[in-house]
Amino acid sequence: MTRHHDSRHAVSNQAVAADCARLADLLEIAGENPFRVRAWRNAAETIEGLGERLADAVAEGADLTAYPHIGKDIAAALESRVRDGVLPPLEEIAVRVPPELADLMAVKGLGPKGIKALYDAFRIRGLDDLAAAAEAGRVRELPGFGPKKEQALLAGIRQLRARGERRTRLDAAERLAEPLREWLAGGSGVGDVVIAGSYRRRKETVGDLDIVAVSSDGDSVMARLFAYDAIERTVSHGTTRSTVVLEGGLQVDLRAVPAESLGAALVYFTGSKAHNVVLRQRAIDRGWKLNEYGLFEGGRTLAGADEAGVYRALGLAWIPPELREDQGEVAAAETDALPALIEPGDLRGDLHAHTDWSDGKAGLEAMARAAAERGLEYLAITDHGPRVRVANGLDAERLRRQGEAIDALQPELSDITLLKGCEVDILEDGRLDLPDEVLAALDIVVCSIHFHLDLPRDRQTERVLRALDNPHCMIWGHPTAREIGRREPIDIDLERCLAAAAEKGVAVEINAQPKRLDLCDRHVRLALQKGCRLVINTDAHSVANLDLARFGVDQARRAWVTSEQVVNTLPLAALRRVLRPRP
DNA sequence: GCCGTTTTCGGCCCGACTGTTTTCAGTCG
Repeated sequence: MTRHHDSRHAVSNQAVAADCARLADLLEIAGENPFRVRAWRNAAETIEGLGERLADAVAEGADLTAYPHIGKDIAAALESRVRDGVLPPLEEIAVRVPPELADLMAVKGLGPKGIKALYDAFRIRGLDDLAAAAEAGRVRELPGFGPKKEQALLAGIRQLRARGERRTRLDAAERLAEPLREWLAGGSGVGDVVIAGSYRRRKETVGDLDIVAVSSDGDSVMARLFAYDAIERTVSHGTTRSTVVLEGGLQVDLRAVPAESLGAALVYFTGSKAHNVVLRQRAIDRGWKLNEYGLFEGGRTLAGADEAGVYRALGLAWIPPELREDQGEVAAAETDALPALIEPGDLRGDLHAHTDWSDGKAGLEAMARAAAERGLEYLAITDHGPRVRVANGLDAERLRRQGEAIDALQPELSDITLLKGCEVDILEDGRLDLPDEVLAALDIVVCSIHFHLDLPRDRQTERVLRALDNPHCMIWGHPTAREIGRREPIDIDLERCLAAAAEKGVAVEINAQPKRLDLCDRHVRLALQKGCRLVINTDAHSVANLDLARFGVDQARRAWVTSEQVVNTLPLAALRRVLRPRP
């Protein structure tokens, strides 16, 4: 036995995945077997995508080889990494290859071969070394390099220093992508224009935009792209493919395809990479070839024009883009066992919304009418409780008066029912910031954490378990309190808390605010495994925010959620039976 | 180093673009 397992100091999945990815980079720079390199990269992706914590799995003695792309060797290394903090193969390669060389892989235009050449010739180990050598004009002297490459590397370094590896939030990507899509579609001779890639899979952030445009004449589509006014610079340009960077730094890859290849191109460029590998393997198994132009048997085209046709030819039902992550969707498509994913129109109500009684922008009536206009049957008014003082949270007396205001307003609203609610704060010790008898008068009680986000795991877990145990707690709001790109999720035993929520019948929120998307897709899937009911809420702080529900639905779809698993798809009467105080 | 309806060995995705070449390697997606 090694040292006592202390969950508070357990290593994060991200940290382990980063080590695996670094090892893969170093192996590649060292010129090792490329398939061994890929094995470690696959392992890194597996770990990054796990719903549960690898450290917990190891502590429980789980068999890591049950995970995809984790075999005997990698499993042993991972156990060592979790228990002793050391990934043995990484230690071994570090003797031969300076570990910091892996950082150079992030420079656009520089790969393992280039890194090795630069190190062998000039002992270049990091960004600073590389920048100095390039500025001194020494890089161009190396075989395989030249003046243009040298300038490209300097540009790559500048870009890396300016932006890092930052990804763009889905809502921000939409605001950039939709105008561009319309511009391209307005070009002469341009047919369908589809934004593929992780954007189409509705990932919470995108690294770049992959756009597929139908045209018999690639050059005219590309000309249309280069005439767009928000382009910062051109990275590459060809007849079938061009790459530009938009103002603000988002990269766009545009592919022109003939109509007969649109389906295959969409499959190919929507990805994910892992999904494509499975499809391609399936084609190979049948003696066929799948690429972005179609599905081929020798010279004969089996499919290509439409996406469903490509899947059909491979013996599969069409797979919604949100599921294309190699998480079992191909097997499900083979047996027609894909879930009927929830759709935005399935939502009948919203159970988390703020008004100008606390920190919302709009009044009760404006919110109610806006929700009705959007076709909702019910809207829960859940302003903050008193603990969130900066948001002008409501104490018991103001909450009572708000209830009277709702009662007075309701008769004037024919199309929608307002529910009296509150977003109460889960205090540091797990109590709520309003007493039980106040909560007992409400239709909907959302319990959320807003403060003390950095409690150690054990205390954070106990805190939430206690809140979930309150008989008035109906919804666990933005459970991990993360904000994308800004704030990490709280450290908590999520599995245990989700199991408790399932047992108590507390609905777990998918907060649709694009900055939150909390729970995230992986955790939603974990919640389903634990048997939780879900609720998709906008947490609206304005009328316009009521339109954000679809972002929550996107993440639910990515987690294989059907409408039956989401309580706010229920008619109001049924909802009331499901969400109510417990005895 | 992983994987298995060609299963314990022999595979492992592949096409476009760039810059360097003078027929192609490296990188990217």
